[in-house]
Amino acid sequence: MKIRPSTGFSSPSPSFGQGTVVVLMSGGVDSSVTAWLLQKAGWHVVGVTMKIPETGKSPGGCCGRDAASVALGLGIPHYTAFIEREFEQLVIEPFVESYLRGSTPNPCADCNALLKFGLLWDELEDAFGESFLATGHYARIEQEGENFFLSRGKEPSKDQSYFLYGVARHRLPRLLLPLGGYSKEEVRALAREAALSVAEKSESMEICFAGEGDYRRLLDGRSLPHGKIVDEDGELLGTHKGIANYTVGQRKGLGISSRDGLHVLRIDPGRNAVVVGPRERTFRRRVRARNVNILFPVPPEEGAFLFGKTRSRGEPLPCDLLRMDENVLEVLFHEPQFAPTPGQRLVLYDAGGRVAAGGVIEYSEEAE
RNA sequence: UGGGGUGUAGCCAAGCGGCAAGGCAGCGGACUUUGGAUCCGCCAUCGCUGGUUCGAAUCCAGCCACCCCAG
Repeated sequence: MKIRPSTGFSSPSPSFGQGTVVVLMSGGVDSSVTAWLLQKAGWHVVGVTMKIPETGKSPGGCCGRDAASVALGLGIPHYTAFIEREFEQLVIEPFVESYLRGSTPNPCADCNALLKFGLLWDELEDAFGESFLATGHYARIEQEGENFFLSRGKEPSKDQSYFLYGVARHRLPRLLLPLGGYSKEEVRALAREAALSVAEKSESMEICFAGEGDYRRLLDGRSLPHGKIVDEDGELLGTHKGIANYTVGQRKGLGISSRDGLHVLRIDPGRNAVVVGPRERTFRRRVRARNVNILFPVPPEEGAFLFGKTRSRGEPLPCDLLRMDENVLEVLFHEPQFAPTPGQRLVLYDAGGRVAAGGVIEYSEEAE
């Protein structure tokens, strides 16, 4: 990984020094407003944009250019972090592997945990010394005594804490998320107030590295053997186009007509089969996750009443903690959850919306 | 080639003389810093050919196709 001043910017400073915050700028509205807000608050702001691999039709360099021009407008230094290789290894490869294994990856969560707030932050500190890091995520950092917490953004529908659960706890004191207290509308208004060139830019969505087409293109070249689509009794219902094209809970694209519609209940990589059934059969109460990251200074005890999410959308819902340690996170939801999906994340919150811990879902069952 | 039955969109399926329900699948849009979900919208002139009728998917005739029973 190399971090260099972006074209048109002066040579690197030897160190950032006190009062410096590095803002990860994507070139979008949110991170641009983030930089502006922090600058207004008196921080010495340095912009950094990650250069990720260009796949397919992804708009080459457009975002880096936007970010640089915003930085120029704000009069702040701007650097480009060339992380193509790291991104490939830490995000794209696991992404592909996950699909091939029959699970559903969450590249954004990986990118945050492993790259932005992992490798990149390490690298920044190596190069420029300890500094604060900020992003335009809709989530908040709360301080209570000497403890820091990651918590939900003010606007529930925009909250992105789900994607951030993987940040190492020791990073929280130096992480700044200034947008967490604003609504999307307010941020948009701030962008106009600041006369940012990207103020009217539309929301980005979909996988950043997949480009125009859908993610399946990234699996091109891999052999995706077709196989059977069966119901829970093993009855053959149809043919699938390779396990990697499906995800638990999926309804569209099965091509099978039935009385009420079918959803993927589970994917069986061993038999190269996709098991489908009616919607009500997708619900699960007990969910177990691995690769746990605990954010609370003291993990809640077994039996603790928490709120969990098994997917990015939707509100955290009541559950009881069955187990939480570095290896396993397991909960029992009060109400059955729609299709908890292996590979997606289980993120737990306390009643105050603070992230207690999270992990990668590996298994779920109806109840018990 | 005797008897009986069926024939409505890719699939299932309402309708029984008055301008073709619904579901599934599919397509399109909305939502969304992952996937999926969800929501909204679109999607047939009724096997064919004649006839009866102001008017037929609905009645009649012939033909075709498929299914069942019997040979």
